[in-house]
Amino acid sequence: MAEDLQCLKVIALMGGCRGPVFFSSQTLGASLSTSPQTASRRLQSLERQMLVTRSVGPGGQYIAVTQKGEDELRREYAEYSRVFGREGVQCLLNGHVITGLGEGRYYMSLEPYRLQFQRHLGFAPYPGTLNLRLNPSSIPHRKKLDTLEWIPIHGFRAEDRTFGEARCLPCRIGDIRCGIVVPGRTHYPEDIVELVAPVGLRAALSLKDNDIVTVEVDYD
Amino acid sequence: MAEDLQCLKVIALMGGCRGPVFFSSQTLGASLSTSPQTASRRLQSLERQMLVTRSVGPGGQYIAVTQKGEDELRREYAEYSRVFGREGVQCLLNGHVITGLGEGRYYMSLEPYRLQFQRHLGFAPYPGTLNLRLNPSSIPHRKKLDTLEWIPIHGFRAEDRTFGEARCLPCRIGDIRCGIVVPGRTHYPEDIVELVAPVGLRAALSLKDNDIVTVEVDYD
DNA sequence: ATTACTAGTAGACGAGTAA
DNA sequence: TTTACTCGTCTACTAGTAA
Repeated sequence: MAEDLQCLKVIALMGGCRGPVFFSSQTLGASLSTSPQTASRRLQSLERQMLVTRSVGPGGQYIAVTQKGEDELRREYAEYSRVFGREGVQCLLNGHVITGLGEGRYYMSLEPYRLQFQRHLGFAPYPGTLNLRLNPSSIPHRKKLDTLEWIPIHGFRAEDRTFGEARCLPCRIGDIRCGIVVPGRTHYPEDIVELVAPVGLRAALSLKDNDIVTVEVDYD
Repeated sequence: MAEDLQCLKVIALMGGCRGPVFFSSQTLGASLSTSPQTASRRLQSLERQMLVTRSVGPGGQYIAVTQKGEDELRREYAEYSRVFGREGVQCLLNGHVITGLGEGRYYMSLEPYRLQFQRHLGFAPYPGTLNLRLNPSSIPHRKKLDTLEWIPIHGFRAEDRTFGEARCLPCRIGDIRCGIVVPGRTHYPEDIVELVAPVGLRAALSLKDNDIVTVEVDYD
């Protein structure tokens, strides 16, 4: 419900995403321009939806936004970002080369995937991916990218197996055009980035494990 | 009203900020998970609030978000940005040195202003500002900065005159800590940036008019 | 197909009250 | 002071209908 989301946003503005914040229904009502009763009902509603956790004490209550609540807010933020934010995003992700599980090589060899990458990225993907572990300071930048418009890569069925969907974001390493690929809807480690490119990046850039790489995303 | 804002956002997502978009109440209702009747009433409500302009035709209507509507959405976007956006904003503004009106030098010599800059930026401002005209490609980045939390610089009265308020955003040129200063509430040219610093930037960096300067804003 | 009205209903609101 | 209940009102919804 829209009103609940507004309320959740106000709590987040008070710092509710970083830890419990203390306030009364009256205070919240003032921020929302409603009565304390309505503010109180909103908090109960948010708790029922598991968007916040509450601990009612004397003179007010401690409220913290849950992970589910934060996800909800980030979804909303991403929508606004699609309206305004796409101009002027500029990101440098720093990380070091790690050895992946070799799945990338397999998936990139499958025609249905190859064709989709070819069509949307403008190049045929090299059969293999480069895996990076991001520098911790790059993780916020990585999160920010989720608000951009990713290219959807659709799954398919073949030989009695289903191959999952994924999403892809165009980027660069120096002058080489690449794409960040994130598989499926499963939770993916936030510090890992998997890259497709028209060439074998390890060979082209003479990379070995632990070498530092900078990935550039410009979106303007 | 929260519901109206949600509706406005959906219209913006369809491209309503860039020009009129054509759709029916049913389509809109589907996006909002409401009946066509409610969607229709929402549109009437938005029109009454002058947040959109409408032109009803056969089989649907053309809707465009007005400037007032876009301002409303940007306000909301800025609030979400204050929750999430402050992590991982990284901006490089490129521009060339121009000669200002010399007002900066005067204002920076006034004690009430000087003290506020000193307190919030951590340095005493050099009496004088450096004016840059931004490269057009930097203007989107400049706009993005408006969603961050600026330091408010308060106005004051002295000698029968009022001195206006301003806002300031910490930044860097290389290793020199600076601040972007934007005066008052008046509309300021979007391609001009005025900088305060602890030193005279022209002298310190041997700058003359038309020299290229890169201003860095990191906010994490 | 639309938009926009009317009618009936369901749900949300604020006031009052108890703990 | 708080929170959270009940109660009466009123707004906002969906369904149906006309243009």
